[in-house]
Amino acid sequence: MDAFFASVEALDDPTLAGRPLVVGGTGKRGVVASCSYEARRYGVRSAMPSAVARRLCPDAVFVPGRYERYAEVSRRMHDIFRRWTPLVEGVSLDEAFLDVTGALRLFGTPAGIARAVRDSVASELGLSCSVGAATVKFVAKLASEAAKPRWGPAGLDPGPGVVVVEPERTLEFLHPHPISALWGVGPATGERLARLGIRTIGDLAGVPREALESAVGRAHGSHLADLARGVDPRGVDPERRVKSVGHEETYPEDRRDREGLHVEVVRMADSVASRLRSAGVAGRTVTLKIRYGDFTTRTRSVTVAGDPLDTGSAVAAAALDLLAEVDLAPGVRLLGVSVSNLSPPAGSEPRQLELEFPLPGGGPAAGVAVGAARRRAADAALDEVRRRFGEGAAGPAALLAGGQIRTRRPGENQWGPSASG
DNA sequence: TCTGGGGTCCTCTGCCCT
DNA sequence: TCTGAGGGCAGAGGACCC
Repeated sequence: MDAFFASVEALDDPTLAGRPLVVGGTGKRGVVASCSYEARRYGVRSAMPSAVARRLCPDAVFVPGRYERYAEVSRRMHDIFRRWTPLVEGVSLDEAFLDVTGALRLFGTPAGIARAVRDSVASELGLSCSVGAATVKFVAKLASEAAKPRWGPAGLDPGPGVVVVEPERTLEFLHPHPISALWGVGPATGERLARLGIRTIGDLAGVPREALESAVGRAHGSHLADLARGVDPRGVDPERRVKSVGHEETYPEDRRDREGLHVEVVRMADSVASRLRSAGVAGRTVTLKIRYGDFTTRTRSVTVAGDPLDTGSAVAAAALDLLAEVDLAPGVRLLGVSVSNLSPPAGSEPRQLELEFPLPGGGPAAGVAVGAARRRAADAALDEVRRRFGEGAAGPAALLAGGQIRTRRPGENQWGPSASG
């Protein structure tokens, strides 16, 4: 999608159309999530600190972003894509790969399908998208970039909208691109390759695989060598499974209050556990992430034995143990809790039943089993109350403040702390 | 200029076990 | 009994993507 979040905002509020518009965190530690092409003209880019964007384009309209609304538009977009093929792999809210190999006999050429998809998105959603077609995913991605609008000397060039790279032209299309255009080449790898005199994908294709492997690591080097030759074995995967679920937040000011951070861990653990349950998974590894004021980042993780966790209290207990190990004195800029090592939750497959009541003289294990069963029942009830009465209707007692449960909706803090904190 | 939040994947290191 | 090699695994951190 072209400037997706900004385009959705302009769609919902037509007074924003044609103006420099920046969507993202509005607080002092916020970043730009998306911006209109009118804002890009001034040098505003995604991931740029909002403060910098404000300096570059003081006349821009800044809006905080509405994750749920973008997710809704994204779902409708995927519905449109599935009219051509069931093989749709969502990369993010605004990007997807479609494998139309099986649709060619029914719907015509790749270029024809690309134009039809683009027209449907425009007429049904009122949004503009760019489509790239190629025989491998990352070349299609580069082709879609080439199809996008951009600013030129004569003003905003709408771009071709659709770019098709024929198989025999793949290398000819690929090789002039800078290496930074490749998946997996960021600033660090780009710098290492530049030291070897490699600046374009064509340069990369001329380097022996072994030399690349020694420069950037075996797996990474071998992968880049393949990409530079137009080889990418990854197909379109419509059923990518999530491997971890996490929640992290940056605070407007660095924090050192252990009790306050304790409450934050409980809140994040509750949110993560709730998302695990709605995804129908549970996890055995809990990771606590701390970023200090100087941007150094520490992670601490623990893998629990036994049943995977999907209750807020169990995730919080593990994360709080980890919090107790870390030094808070330098000031905490960001705190995060995540759960990985995912599998189906306990009880979804045949297993030994848990004890539902303490045995006379039962040891600690009996108590743990009873506690786990009760926690699971309590969290199921919590999910139901929230489903019926809203996110703030119920939650752990630790989150109660002023008679209200402190919760955040998914994506509420997506692009940094809000201006109000 | 001063750096978000959701993730994935890879490498390195240390520990345990054989 | 001691020691080293090597595999498996967990934990930590870095790089990268959108």
